[in-house]
Amino acid sequence: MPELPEVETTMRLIRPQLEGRTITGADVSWARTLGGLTRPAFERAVQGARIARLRRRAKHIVLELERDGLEAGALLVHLRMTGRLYVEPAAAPASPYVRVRLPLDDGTALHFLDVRKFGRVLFAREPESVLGTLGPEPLDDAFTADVFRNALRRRRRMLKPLLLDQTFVAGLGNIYVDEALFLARLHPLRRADTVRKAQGIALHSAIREVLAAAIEHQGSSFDTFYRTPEGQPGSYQHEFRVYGRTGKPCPRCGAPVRRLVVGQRGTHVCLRCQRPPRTR
DNA sequence: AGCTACTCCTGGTAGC
DNA sequence: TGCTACCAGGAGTAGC
Repeated sequence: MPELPEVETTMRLIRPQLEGRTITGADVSWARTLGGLTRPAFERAVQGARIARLRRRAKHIVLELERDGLEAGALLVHLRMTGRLYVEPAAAPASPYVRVRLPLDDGTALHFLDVRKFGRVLFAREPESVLGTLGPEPLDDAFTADVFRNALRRRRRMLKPLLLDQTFVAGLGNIYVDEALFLARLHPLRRADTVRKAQGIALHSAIREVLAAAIEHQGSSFDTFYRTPEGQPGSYQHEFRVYGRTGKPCPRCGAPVRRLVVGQRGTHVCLRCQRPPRTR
């Protein structure tokens, strides 16, 4: 499932194809992708707009739009589970799973493809109205170990659902939370406010390490799902230590990796390396 | 505040 | 072979 590294990879690869292009229309085959805006309203919002800049915020790809050199809102693309975003020649036959297609002024078209229809392509006049509630970017310089430890100390939630909460820290999903908790030797059910200083520091660096390494590998691909926009799979799935490795040996101690369900999410742990908390 | 349950979706797979 | 039942899960929401 696309998380920060997959979204970052996608954004980097399509950015050169999109910056400076003008959107010439909008074909929408699944209206709910637009998140409430009607097809005509969406088309009016994007047609004729110039894509001035691409950036990533959390798991959103942000396309900043301009008209006559003035800000004109933004497209916020969220890939959720199975979304993909890529540019192809406009004449190329589109897959039936393409939910939104935006023809561009150079004969190409931006495609948003999404088998399960969870993904969104939102137009926002003011992008901060959507992005403003998100927590810190884990790879930013401002996200220091001290900042993170102070935030942990003020929360009583279990680490797994807390780290998945995009308002606490932005960009982590099920895979990288499991990997980061394993690296830091912390159990997913551990309460945030019981994490000791050294463990908080370890978790902070584990999060950054896992995300940075995954970006270097262009993300993770499996289940025929996520591909880079060029159709190439990422390779970080070969580096997984616990995620999806139920029953296989822990790379650190050899004990079998166990699968739990925490907050309705499949969760992978080594119970020897990640000591369960006393209380539930 | 923070928990659980439910919703949205569909391809893949297990079981028969 | 062909059917059914169930699973994966990010994020939003409701209810307690």
